[in-house]
Amino acid sequence: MKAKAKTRKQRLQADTADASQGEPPVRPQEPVNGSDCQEKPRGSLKESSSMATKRKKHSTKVREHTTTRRIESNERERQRMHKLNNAFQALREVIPHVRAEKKLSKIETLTLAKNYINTLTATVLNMSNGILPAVEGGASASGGKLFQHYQKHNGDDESEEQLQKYSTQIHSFRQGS
DNA sequence: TAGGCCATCTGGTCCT
DNA sequence: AGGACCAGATGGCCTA
Repeated sequence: MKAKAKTRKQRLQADTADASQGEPPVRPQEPVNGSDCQEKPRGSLKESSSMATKRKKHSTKVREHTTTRRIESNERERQRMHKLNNAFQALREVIPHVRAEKKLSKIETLTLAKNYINTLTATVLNMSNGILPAVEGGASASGGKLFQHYQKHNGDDESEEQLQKYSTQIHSFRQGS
């Protein structure tokens, strides 16, 4: 990941360099959208030079604006993905799994989490015999609702199966690796 | 070397 | 108009 980080840094530097120099730029990643590469002199022969200059200035401004927006948008997207990754990391930390020294992939994290939740739900229901104490707010039926929901999605006899599934899964993940 | 996983960029779409 | 979200494309790193 070092090299990766370096690459990212380089890109960022390129970005900020672009931003800091008022100079528009020879951008590393060129065409933000196809539209700005064609600067066709579609004016008529009669167009005055002042009009042409105006048009040029205007299109340059538009291009700068588009580029700026792209860079900002990229930055926001990066931040968004970082947040997403933080959430994945937080999730990894609460899911028990074997070979904790090796990071779970995203797909593994999601799959394990899903089965872990199913297993916990099954366990809770087994322990309480389908009757849960009222949660705050006086929803005395909440345990029953949970039970019904679980039955609806997993069936009655599947709690054992869930547990089995989860435990085999946490062992199978990374087993060979 | 191929395949898996990941980070980033990008354009499109939807929402405010 | 601008931001959030999403999915596809691309390229780099790592491992079997």
